[in-house]
Amino acid sequence: MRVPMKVDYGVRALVELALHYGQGQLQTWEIAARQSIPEAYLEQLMTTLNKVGLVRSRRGPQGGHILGMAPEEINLSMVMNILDGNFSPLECITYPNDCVFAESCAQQEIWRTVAEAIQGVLSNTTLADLAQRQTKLTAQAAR
Amino acid sequence: MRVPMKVDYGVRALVELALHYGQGQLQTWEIAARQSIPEAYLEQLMTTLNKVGLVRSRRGPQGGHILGMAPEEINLSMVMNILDGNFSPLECITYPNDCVFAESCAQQEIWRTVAEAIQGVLSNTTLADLAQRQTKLTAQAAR
DNA sequence: GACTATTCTTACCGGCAAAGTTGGAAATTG
DNA sequence: CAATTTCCAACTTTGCCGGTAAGAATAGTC
Repeated sequence: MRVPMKVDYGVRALVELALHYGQGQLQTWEIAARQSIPEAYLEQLMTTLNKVGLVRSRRGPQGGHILGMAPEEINLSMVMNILDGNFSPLECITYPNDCVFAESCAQQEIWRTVAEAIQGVLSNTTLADLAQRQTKLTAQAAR
Repeated sequence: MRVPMKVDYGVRALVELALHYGQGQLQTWEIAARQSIPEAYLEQLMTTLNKVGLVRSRRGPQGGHILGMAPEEINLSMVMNILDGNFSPLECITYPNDCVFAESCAQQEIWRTVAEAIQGVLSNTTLADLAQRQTKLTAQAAR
């Protein structure tokens, strides 16, 4: 049960933007370099993040990306939902009709609960949290 | 973030065994038929479940599988761990050394929390719970 | 002891989605 | 207009997951 790289990359990129919040644009290559994410790949992610409004992007020289809203307003559940799409752990949760046993399936509830648990954790964590923790950690590491 | 079929199959097979607990063996083909799981595939799962002790299997005529312990003692976290193997959502949780940023990575904690949340839900549900719920549901469906 | 039924073991396969690449089109700036 | 950067779409690659196949081991039965 893995978190797809997209999400990992996405979160890291967004944290990077959060750390830079209020200080202008960051360009894809910068983020990619700092987080060692394949640049071309990250580019795709950035545009989907832009399309949804989590990020605001500008092209051309001095272009780049900034957060679309305050770091406190963006939580990881959003990111997950956008970049991973199908959130639920099993087909039959999203499409109960596809399962013959749907009506009398004891497991359904559990997987649903699992999904909620995940979403719970993620929606409780904002980019602000992560950014703050990040600065602490790098400060520690520097010492 | 999907639950692999293995796990779904495994749980369903085990519930089937739980429903049959104390009434002798169940053979792979029976379980496969009732839950419409590809038989050959299920066979593999059963043997790994056997190897770990969740199931006790006997070959030869009148062979088959029974639960290795009481339904109350088997929870879904066990099943998940056995059949999914790598439980944690991201490489860097299982192998922190493989990640350059490990020491100053703000996200690690979250993915760990997510893993714990999942494990929490799963370890709170036993086969007994599921079996009981199952009988209720089928009774309802019959009406 | 031969026969049969069942699990065990191993090796293989196909498909599909995820990760990543490439090339070019659209903006934006100076 | 030239340079820079994002955007877009199509393509390639790779790994793994779900499933298949076939034979070996084991356990009962007559």
